[in-house]
Amino acid sequence: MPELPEVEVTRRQIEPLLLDREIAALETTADSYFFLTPAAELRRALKGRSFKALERRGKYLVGTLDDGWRVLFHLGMTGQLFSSEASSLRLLSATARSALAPEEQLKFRPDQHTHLHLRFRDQGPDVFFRDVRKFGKVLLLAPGDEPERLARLGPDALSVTGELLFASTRRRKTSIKALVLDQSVIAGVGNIYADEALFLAGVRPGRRASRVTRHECEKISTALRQVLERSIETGGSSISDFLAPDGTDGGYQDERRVYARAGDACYSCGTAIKRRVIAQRGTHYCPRCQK
DNA sequence: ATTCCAACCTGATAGC
DNA sequence: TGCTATCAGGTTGGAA
Repeated sequence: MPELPEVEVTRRQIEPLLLDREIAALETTADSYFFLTPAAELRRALKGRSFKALERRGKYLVGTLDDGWRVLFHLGMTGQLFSSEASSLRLLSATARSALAPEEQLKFRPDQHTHLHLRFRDQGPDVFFRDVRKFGKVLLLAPGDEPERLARLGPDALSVTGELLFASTRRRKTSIKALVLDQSVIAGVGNIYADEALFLAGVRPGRRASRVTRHECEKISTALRQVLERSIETGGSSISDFLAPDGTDGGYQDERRVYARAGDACYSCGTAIKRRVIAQRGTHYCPRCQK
């Protein structure tokens, strides 16, 4: 599930594949929940253009075209942005893969879940956006257009300070976990890294935000930076669907301390990790280490 | 203003 | 074996 590190890893790998390459054609699936801009409009807008920048805003990617229009991407839950050079064997499930002829297993062929397929004038590697569940999004932006969904994002999780977090916890009745997941408070944190950071900070995810101290907010913001930066270094977490654009797995799932470890022993104290639903999300914590 | 919850979508898996 | 129910979670939008 792509959160800030997975989106950043994607950005770093896809950016060089997009910049200054003239788009010969964009192929798409039919209009659906995925397309915030009608597919035909998107095809027209991209043809003949090239990208001049690809930036990350929280979990969003924003590509700027050479004519000043921009394209907003969100990977949702199962979105994958990758190159035709990817070792794409692993893009498909084992069952889907076994249905393919051996030569088809080696090279990725766009399937019904491949909503965007970019071809370039230079005939180099293609770029695909595949998303099984269509929680991902693509949106075309006219020059100067700042959509609500970007405008309401809080500061990026990599630059958040304890001070800022503390300020936004005041008088909030909700849980600290819900607050950390709120993209208008901090942009980029999702379920995995929220649990991991709260573990490192020693704070129970269900604690009422208004009862978290200034010092604990410092620890949470430090922990957030630590887990996010470390995850980017290791290529992100490949717990369910994430695959880097080059087709490789991330490495951070091997460094998880609590996420999806319910019943297993805490690495610090040996107590069994608990799982319960907090902020409408499966939440994992150590009942002994986190107060 | 804040919080909660259903809806969006599909594949994997647990249970019968 | 095969079918059905349940779960996963990012974001939005509407209800409480």
